[in-house]
Amino acid sequence: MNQKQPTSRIFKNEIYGQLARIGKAISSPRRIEILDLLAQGQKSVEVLARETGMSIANVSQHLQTLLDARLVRYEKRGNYSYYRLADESVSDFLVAMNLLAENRLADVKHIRQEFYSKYDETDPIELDTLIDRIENGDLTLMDVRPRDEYEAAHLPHAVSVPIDELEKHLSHLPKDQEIVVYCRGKQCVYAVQAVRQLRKKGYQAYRLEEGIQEWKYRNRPIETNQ
Amino acid sequence: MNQKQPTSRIFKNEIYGQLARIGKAISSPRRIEILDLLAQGQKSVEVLARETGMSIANVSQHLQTLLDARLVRYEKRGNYSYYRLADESVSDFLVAMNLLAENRLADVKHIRQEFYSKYDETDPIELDTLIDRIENGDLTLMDVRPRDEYEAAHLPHAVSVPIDELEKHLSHLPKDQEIVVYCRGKQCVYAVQAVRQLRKKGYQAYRLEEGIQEWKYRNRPIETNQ
DNA sequence: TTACCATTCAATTAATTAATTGAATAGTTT
DNA sequence: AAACTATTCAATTAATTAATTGAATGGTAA
Repeated sequence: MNQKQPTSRIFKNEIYGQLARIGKAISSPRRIEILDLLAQGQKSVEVLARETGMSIANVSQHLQTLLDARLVRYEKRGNYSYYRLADESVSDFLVAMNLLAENRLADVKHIRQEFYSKYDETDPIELDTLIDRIENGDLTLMDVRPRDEYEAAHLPHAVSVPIDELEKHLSHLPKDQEIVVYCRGKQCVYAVQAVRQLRKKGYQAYRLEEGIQEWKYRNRPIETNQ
Repeated sequence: MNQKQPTSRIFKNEIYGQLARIGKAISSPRRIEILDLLAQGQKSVEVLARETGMSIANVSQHLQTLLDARLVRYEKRGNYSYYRLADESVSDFLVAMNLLAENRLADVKHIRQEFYSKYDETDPIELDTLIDRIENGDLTLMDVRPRDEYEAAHLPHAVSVPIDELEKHLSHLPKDQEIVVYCRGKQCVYAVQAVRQLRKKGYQAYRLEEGIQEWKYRNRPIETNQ
């Protein structure tokens, strides 16, 4: 029956239709992973494909969806399209979603715990408790993300040792102080792998669970080389 | 080709699969509307169906999806199932999504502006600027939501005049002070309708855009009659 | 016990979405 | 000009999702 809907019903349908654009954009695991990667800095389609294991065409399709939802933007330089998060509010929203998922979905905690326990990991530590010691030179804060991500933004006082260069540094690090390692955040495995390698060489190393995204979310200062 | 995936890829796929449960839950305009209603207090399936214009079976289907994503919970009392938001973090997340949508989607602002302009509305006002005047008895803060929502939680110093009872009150209100009206928030039309009716009778009435959800999100105190 | 009520379940249909594959496009290099 | 490169587009296929309809379930009232 084609009954006329009241203005308020039409208004609500339109508004909720718009809000659902955000929901649809993040209903795909693939697009959430892409967004998480972009939270660390701009990336090309090719780089996103390699990092996620998806085909280039598939990544491009997903990026079009994210563009349509206004969560990302891009600039072309030559053959390359460099994508980035549309603005900081997108990153904040991703952190909020992570917090909700951790809070509500037992599976999230379980999957993380099971994965990290394979590395015989102690619990991660929190940056707040360390900031004084880092400033005093008491310990080393190590960023093991790709260097371009470090250059884009990093935690204060962090040194950059990309995971694929760690091997070369294993004999050159100061042995007399603890090393705290971080990477892209809770969905990234670089830090846990780096801690394992460092401990194998006798260093006192620990994993920091937070990355720059969580840090920005809490309005803490970030350093950049740009 | 059935190539073995590294442990880290499996881990990421599992974690992002979990995060996508949240995204999928809110990818439907219908489910977002249901969540927004539940942010105002517990409701039965029948009430949700009436408020949203959906069939009871359809509401129930959507609620099962939200249950599966752990965003809602319910208790049965006799024939009735009373649904509510799983906890406060769900409400916070909904507010964050709203903020993001407003920030990113020009259509959201546009749809709201177009709708409210039909009511010849002035811009809404903010509670922060009013709190002193309300406490001094200078103006009246009026909650026009259904009374059970008011009882569940309301802004400090608010009086309850459900929209469908406003007609009866139109001759009894103090004429010498301004009236500030609020309802469920930015997706609700009760406040704008109430302001229109009040102005027609000569009252100085204004619409408050925020509701209890935004207020709680900013960690401001809420009153309850429960 | 029977009738009524609110809700959930199941089957169906239509619409939407995700990944793949190959073509098309636009910029760069030779 | 031709070849190469990164990316986007379009068509296809399979899977998933949303709404409807009617049956089933469990609690209450008569």
